[in-house]
Amino acid sequence: MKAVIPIDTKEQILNVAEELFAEQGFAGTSLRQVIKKAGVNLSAVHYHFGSKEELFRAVVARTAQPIVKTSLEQLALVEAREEPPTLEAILEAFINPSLLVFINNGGGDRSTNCARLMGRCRTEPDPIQKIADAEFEELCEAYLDALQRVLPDQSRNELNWKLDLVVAVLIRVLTEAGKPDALIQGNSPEAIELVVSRLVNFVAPGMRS
Amino acid sequence: MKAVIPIDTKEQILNVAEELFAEQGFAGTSLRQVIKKAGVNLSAVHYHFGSKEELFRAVVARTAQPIVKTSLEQLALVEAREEPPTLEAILEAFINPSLLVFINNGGGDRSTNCARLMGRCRTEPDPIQKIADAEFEELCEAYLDALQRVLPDQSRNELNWKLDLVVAVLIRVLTEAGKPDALIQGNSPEAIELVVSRLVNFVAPGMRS
DNA sequence: TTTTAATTCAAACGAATGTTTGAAAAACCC
DNA sequence: GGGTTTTTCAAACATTCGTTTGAATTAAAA
Repeated sequence: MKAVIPIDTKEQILNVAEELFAEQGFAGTSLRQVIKKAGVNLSAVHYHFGSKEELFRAVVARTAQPIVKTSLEQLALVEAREEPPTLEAILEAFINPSLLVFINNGGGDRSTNCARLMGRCRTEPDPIQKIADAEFEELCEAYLDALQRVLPDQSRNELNWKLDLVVAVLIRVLTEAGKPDALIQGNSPEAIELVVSRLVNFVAPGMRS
Repeated sequence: MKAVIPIDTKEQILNVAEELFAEQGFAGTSLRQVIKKAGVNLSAVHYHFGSKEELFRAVVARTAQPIVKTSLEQLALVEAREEPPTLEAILEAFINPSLLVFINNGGGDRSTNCARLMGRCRTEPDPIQKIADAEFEELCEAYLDALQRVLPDQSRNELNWKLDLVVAVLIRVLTEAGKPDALIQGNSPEAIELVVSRLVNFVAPGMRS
């Protein structure tokens, strides 16, 4: 007898939707593509999520929330260790969780899909962009506060655009993972630790300038 | 008698398509939206461009080519002035043309649309992404060559991902122009010069690290 | 076991989509 | 002016889309 691990319908839809929204975007992905790949019925989407947009919202939330949670935890750790922490420590706490997602997904497609999804959200008009912004608002505020304590001579405004650029860099690095010439070439903890280090070294001097 | 400046159909389509592709993406923009806004007939798109994808290709090309041209010219100037040029000079030559597009468009919507379009191309699956990559290939090769002469201790691979991140940063800055907290707040030559300077200062140390 | 609630099913709806088609109009050339 | 080429027009096509609907099935509760 073949042991089948039942995955519930809702989870199946989310998994496939995440993949396709990352690959093709919101407008470029049809619900029929999603349900076909997930092997479920079209009406299940509306039953469980209500609409395509709500499905997207759910996918973004489940992508963002683990990253936000871990990033806030790591910031708290860093601040508990020394107050004020170094700029490098803060940046590392910011960058690490996304890279952890990468490791936890074995460097497979899901790893880059999270980044691709976030990258896409940042190019969409509202309401899509606002969906993603809302998920990360708390995280950004916390890190801006921390940065302001470390770099008190810089305005909030300046720290804001710089942090935004760090996000752009991070998303790009993750999206390009595994491609020829990319910074990320492997997914062992050692390789990722090196990536984090190099990224911090890339952006820290700019943050200080 | 009202003086009407005739703009030809093809140009009208390209103008509107650029705007809508930037705002909504390839998949999210329908030809009917484009022709409605351009005030032309639907078949004109197929007559002049052959297909939606070819229209997109034409829009990307006309966005990219002035930037590529100016960037190559500025690199040549910088290299004529001193050999090897400074890293800062190279980065400035890279960043300036995009900012010039901003000034030339009066900081209006078209200014951010070019950046948004490029940003979107970078999140699309092929063949869209390849369309844009092809346009910038010559430019990237030229700048990588120049960077390699200035930073000979870094591998081509490393310079490649770093330049790619500079592009990500540049696109993001232009896309966010005019928003609260954004780096770009005005479009006078002086304001833009300051932006270029600050951007160079943001990325140059990271390039060297 | 029966009733109620939750979930899935498949068909249908109205709208939208890119492409094609042949005709009409406009532009060009001799 | 007439013939040819280019451009525009509007209708049509086949397909796809997100959403809705009522029925059937499954699961949970009494």
